[in-house]
Amino acid sequence: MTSISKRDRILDAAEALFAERGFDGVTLRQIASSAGVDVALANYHFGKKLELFNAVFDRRSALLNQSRLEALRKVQAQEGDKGPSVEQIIEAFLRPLELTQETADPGWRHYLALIAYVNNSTYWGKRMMSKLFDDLVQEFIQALRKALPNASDQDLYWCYHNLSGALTLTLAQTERIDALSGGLCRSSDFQAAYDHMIPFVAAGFRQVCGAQD
Amino acid sequence: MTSISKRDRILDAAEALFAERGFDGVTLRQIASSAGVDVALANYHFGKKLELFNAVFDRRSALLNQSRLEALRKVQAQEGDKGPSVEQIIEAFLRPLELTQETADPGWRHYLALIAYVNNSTYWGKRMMSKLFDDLVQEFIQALRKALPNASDQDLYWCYHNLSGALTLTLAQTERIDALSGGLCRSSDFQAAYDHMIPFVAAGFRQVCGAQD
DNA sequence: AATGCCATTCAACGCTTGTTGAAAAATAAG
DNA sequence: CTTATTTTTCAACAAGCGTTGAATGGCATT
Repeated sequence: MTSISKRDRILDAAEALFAERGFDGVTLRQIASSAGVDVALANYHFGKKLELFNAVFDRRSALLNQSRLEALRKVQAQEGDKGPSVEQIIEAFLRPLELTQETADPGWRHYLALIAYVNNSTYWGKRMMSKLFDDLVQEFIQALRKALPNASDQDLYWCYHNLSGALTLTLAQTERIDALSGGLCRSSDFQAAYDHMIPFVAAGFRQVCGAQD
Repeated sequence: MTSISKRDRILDAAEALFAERGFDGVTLRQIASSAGVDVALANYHFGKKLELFNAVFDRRSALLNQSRLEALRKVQAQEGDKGPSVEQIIEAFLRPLELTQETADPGWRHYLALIAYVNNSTYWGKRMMSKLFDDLVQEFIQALRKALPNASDQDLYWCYHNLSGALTLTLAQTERIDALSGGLCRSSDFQAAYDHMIPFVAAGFRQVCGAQD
């Protein structure tokens, strides 16, 4: 049957609910109820509500950063001195996020939506995004700088901003594209999203950051 | 002195606070306090908290849609039968959002951040975005379809999704790019954002939706 | 001066919230 | 089996929530 600990069930429930309704849109009683435990148990394991939120956010971040960094290192090793292409770098940035949804566990899907929630919020973004993802992002930007030697740093950062925005809306899985396209496209189809996003973003980088080699 | 009505002060305060903390992150007492009025006055003018939220969201939507549609109609009239280019269409989609921040009134800036909040949330997006913005978006997509005659509808919608994501993160003004770039780029600089976003997105559309004419 | 009407405040309601300390149950150690 | 230790529940708290009805104020029209 269900062999996962109550502690983990709280994390799972909180993850799903925070992702859907945000920090303030969810009560500890809703989380406890969804996890099938008493409301006081969340406090026993995690302390205050904010600490539970942080625990949810931290749980999967190391694993995610690691798999993205590995993907980057792999193409870097492949391409040697000349370094990977823009497409390869963006592919390494995005594809690891896709793998996380091939499993039956919906946890990763909820977690990615939570990242979108945090990243799109000034209030939460400042508290959580930089601490956990800045190093990784700078690593990718450094790789892009090498692949686009004519780019100014300003252009590079604005282009990354566009990439980050497109990615964030994808992770949010708002189903807006499902409605707009009349069902032709589906928010849940990360593979289709990245299949389109990678050439789209790569062309954008090249256009703005002018690569003539 | 301050000649704006208390009713409008409530809308302004709610707009700023909802944009920063979301619907559930703000109390009516905070809104009333920020507006300098009694908490019961919000209820008198707008009814329930949710109706106040809707009132805030509706207030500027017609004006915004109108100015974007006018911008599209203008380039359409200019270009006649052959229709406007991808760049012109995207320009018409984005630039009206920039004008709204040239005024000293911070209201529009808060409103755009609120749109970003709603658009990035499944819960609120379904309730509010479609109703107010779908017609306009379909109009722009139709124009893009004409400018990119070889594009499949799927490709077109996914490209629009990327555009919408980049725009949404810009509207959110999270100041993440400020931190990442070490102050080189600023979230508040919509003009720089669109100067980079327009060629970026246009190149993406052309790459994915293959224009060979 | 009196009247009616809208705008605004006051005071309070019932309810839910996050949090806590003590009791109880389950598990591990001796 | 007994004793510690950890996990879980129970019961309750003070605080803050959205909302409401009645009272007050200001401002026209009569």
